[in-house]
Amino acid sequence: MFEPADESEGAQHILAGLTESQREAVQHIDGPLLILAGPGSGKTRVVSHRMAWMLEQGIYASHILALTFTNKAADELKSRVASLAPGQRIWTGTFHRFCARLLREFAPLVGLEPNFAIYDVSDSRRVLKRVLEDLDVDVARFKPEQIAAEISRAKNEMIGPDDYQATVSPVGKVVEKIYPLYQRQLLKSNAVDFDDLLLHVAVMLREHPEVRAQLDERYRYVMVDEYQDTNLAQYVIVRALCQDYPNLAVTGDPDQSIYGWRGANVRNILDFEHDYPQVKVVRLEQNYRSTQRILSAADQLIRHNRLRKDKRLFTANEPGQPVHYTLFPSEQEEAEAIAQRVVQAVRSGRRRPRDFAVFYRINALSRVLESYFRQHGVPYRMVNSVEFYQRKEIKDVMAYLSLVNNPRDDVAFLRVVNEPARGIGKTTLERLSRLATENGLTLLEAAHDSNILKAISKKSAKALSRFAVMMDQLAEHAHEPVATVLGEVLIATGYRDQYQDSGTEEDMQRVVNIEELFTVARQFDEAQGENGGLEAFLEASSLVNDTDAFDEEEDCVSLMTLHAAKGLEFPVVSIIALEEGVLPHDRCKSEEEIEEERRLLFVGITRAKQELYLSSAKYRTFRGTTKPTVPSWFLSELPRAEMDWEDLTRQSGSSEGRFRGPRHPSQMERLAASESSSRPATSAPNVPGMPRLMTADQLLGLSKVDKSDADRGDTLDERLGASRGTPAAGKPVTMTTAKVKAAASATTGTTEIDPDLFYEGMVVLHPSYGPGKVEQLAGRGANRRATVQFPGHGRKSFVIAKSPLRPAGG
DNA sequence: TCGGGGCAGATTTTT
DNA sequence: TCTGCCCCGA
Repeated sequence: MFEPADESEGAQHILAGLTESQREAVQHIDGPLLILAGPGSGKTRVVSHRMAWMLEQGIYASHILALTFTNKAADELKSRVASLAPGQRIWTGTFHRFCARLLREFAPLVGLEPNFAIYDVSDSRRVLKRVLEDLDVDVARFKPEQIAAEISRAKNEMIGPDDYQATVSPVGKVVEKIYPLYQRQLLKSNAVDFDDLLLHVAVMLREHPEVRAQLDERYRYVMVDEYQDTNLAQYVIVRALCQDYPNLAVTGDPDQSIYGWRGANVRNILDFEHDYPQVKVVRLEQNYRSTQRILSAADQLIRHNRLRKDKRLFTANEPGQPVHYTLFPSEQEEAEAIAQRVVQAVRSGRRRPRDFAVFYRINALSRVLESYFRQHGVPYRMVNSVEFYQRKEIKDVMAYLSLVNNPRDDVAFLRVVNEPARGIGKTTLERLSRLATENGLTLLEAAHDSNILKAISKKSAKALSRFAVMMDQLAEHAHEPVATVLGEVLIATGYRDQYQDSGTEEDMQRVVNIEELFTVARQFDEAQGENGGLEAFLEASSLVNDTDAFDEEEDCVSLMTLHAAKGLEFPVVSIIALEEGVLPHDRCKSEEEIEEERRLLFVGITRAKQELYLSSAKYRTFRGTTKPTVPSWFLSELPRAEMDWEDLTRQSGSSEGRFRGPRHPSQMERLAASESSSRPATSAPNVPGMPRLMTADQLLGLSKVDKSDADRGDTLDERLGASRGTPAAGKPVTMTTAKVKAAASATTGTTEIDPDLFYEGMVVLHPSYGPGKVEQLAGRGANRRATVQFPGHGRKSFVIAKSPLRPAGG
């Protein structure tokens, strides 16, 4: 007779191959659980096995909710659980998707209709601009971006439009006025922005206890991945869902928190134990991904952060080859070297293109790589480059679909009303918009209203009316399959024809893209069946990005930003442009922001399994001009003794030419000198984003005096002495302001620099402590004091005038 | 009203 | 370098 598989047998297969601490995490089901998971520690494995374990214990799949930060993570979790526990379906998805789903269910509670539109960033920006125009706000003085950022911040912190209190800043004043109007406009359009998805749900849970209780009961077991990336709204939502059933498991790593700029609060994870006193904490610290040397570099780097939970990273993997750092003369050499590395490894059969990845801080840096990859015939793919859904033709067609689904969508209306051209111009739309507002109508309603049309020139009125009628007819198809609606839209509007007939290459590409959208729609119809439909399609496409389409099977080198790299791993990783102003990025001012940049590099480093190549270029072309750069400060925080450091900017032939006596400045350096001296002086020395002054030499020799240096009889002090005495040996890579330059060149060894020229964040040299960073300044002139942080020596204070401190690079 | 051309301005990361 | 915006002529 057939025996049902007994529990231990099922349990066996789920627990098999897990370590002690992994099992601990998997088997803890009731009550709060915090899994602190270092990079490459098998977190996804633990999480998916835990889900399977729960199902094995007889917990209903419908009682489990798994929230992730990205669609990619959700999909991976889904498929892993599916293979461990076939046939069981746990609701897994992103916070935003989850909230969208809840909002569809409870829309009226927050003043929406269930068919609300989800605006992406550019849509919301349009709304904001309209509101700013209506109020005659000086857009030159208050940039929409800035105001949008402030509104977003408020929403993430659950400050509603009516709760917003102007801060002292002038922007605050504007936001106080704009925010409520912006929000009203969104509601009027039956639309939400990304932040609203979270905010509305959080508020709803707070204000409707019966709904909260109902959902708490529905989702008895909640899991949150990447908890370090949650913001206040997300925190509140999670708390609300875990009151009666406090079975909350969160996983995360404070060191991988890279979304602080979006309102993520590392505190949420750091304080988790405080928020949930009964919590069980499991630390997953063993790394199964990287070599010892790669992990060591990551570990040393991240130790420089203060806002973290101390943890030890270790691995049983082999030491591996040293981590490489190369200073290239320019970004061309950098790109060429990376392309060559791929070519050679692939040609020799050691690697395939898909083994390689290149990370950079900002998308703009990918261009050179692309061109060199093309030259060498290296197949590559860019994650997140030109986003399909951001293309004009796609946005236009999607806007038509939005308007069909939600006739109140004013943004969609404005986007398509004159696309293709129907003779409805700016003045007409301004008039229509004003009349609509006055009469409390949406734009489409206004276009239907004969009284309103009377106030508009006859020709335009007729065009508007015809447009409105056309939309009515299209609306009749709203509940048909997406591909059908799309077809009807294209026929009725003639949108595709306008491009089809022109024959230019650009327009042909647009037609192709529209066809592509057709394919996507058809696939969606087929895959979703009953759960499909226009609304679901619109929601799905507004909540995906192109990272999600990232196909790991394809045999290509992957190019992506450091942010996009999170959660991935590659055998060979290159991280380029480790330069001040790029990584850490210029915009970072506070120490917290610098720490986030450091985490970003940490994330990048820990993606590498076997080989890691770091690089910077001495000259980089950005925004059309070539400028000298300063290597990233973070490089000084890496364990240089274990690494391979290479300076390719020294004279041809020798690549190991550092610290070898005087030399003639190269042409590039002379160019640099002339460029920098022609730059205007900045009055305030403490300009945010000003690169710290440091020569490549100093940087390369910066880390603690290690054995290899000592063997060469080339101590830190000697080096500093050399650079002080002979200008040629310590030539500055860059000078930021003429003023500081003057200060530096006036020096002869003792401190005769005007103490007022020191600024916070400045890199200075001390004869015994070496390079350090000015952290604090006080007083003026002869009494001016500086507190300087020296890597390896700690913090020291000086009266500048009496100290031997000098600006680095002088 | 429309579209081209010229110019200024701006550039991080993403659900 | 590239985009987005404004202005102008048709």
